[in-house]
Amino acid sequence: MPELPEVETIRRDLSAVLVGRRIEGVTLRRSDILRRTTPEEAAERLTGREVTGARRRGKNLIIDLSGDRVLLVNLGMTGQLYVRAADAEAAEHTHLTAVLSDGRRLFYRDVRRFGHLELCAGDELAESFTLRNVGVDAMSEELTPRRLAELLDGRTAPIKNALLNQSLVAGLGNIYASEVLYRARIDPRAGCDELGWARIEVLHGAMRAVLGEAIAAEGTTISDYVTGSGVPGGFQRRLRVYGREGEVCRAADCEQVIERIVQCGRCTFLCPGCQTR
DNA sequence: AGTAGGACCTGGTGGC
DNA sequence: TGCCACCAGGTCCTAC
Repeated sequence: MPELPEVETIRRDLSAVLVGRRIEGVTLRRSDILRRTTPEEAAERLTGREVTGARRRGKNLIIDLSGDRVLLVNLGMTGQLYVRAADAEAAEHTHLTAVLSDGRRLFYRDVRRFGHLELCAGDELAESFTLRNVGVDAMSEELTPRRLAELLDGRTAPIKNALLNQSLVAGLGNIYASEVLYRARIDPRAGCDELGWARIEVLHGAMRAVLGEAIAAEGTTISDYVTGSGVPGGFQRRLRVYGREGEVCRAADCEQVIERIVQCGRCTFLCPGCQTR
């Protein structure tokens, strides 16, 4: 489940090995992973280009290429993007392999195929399939507590659902939404319109803190996620509520048991003692 | 416009 | 042991 910290880790790893390298050749094994891009366009717009940068917006990777072209990557649930040595074989479910100018290989692999790739021109980013509905990045300086309050204003949906809505704040998925609300001591069922200004400020701070710590730990590996160098993250050891149903809350003065509820068809974990409406 | 729910996809798991 | 229903979840689409 690559959420913001996982994608940021992949971005940093890939930035170090990809920038300045040229893509010598591309093998596409499945074309249904492409959006608004034909297989011919994919090969033509990648081959011979130099990687000039790697950016991120929410859970999306933006790989800048020479000639004002951009490769957009959304990893969905099980997507992986990593660089291996020249002699590395493509693992099962590898949908695209790119040979780099230093001989190494970039692999795009996705077991469940919820992810996708898109190629577009640099000035088409805002209208691209991948980014057209993506809101302000959760770690961006633009996301002030005031901006967050404006985004939540007038909404009746539970705060957990709003945090998962990428068109509002981009970057949180099911794991970090639960973790952030626990840190902010807010019940995930609380309506956006029930939160006062003070709690929104706390929520904003919790979002920065949890995501920042998760980035420092190189993300959370539950099953499929690997960093850009192909190794697991470390934040799974630091999760406070996600996946801890039935276990005792880790807060010092709390003896409550973590609960699991279903919201919007997704499981949510919370501490009934620490989190309130 | 905001909200809710189904669909997509595959591997792992638990039950019988 | 084998089979199968079920679950996980990011995001798009459709319907209200």
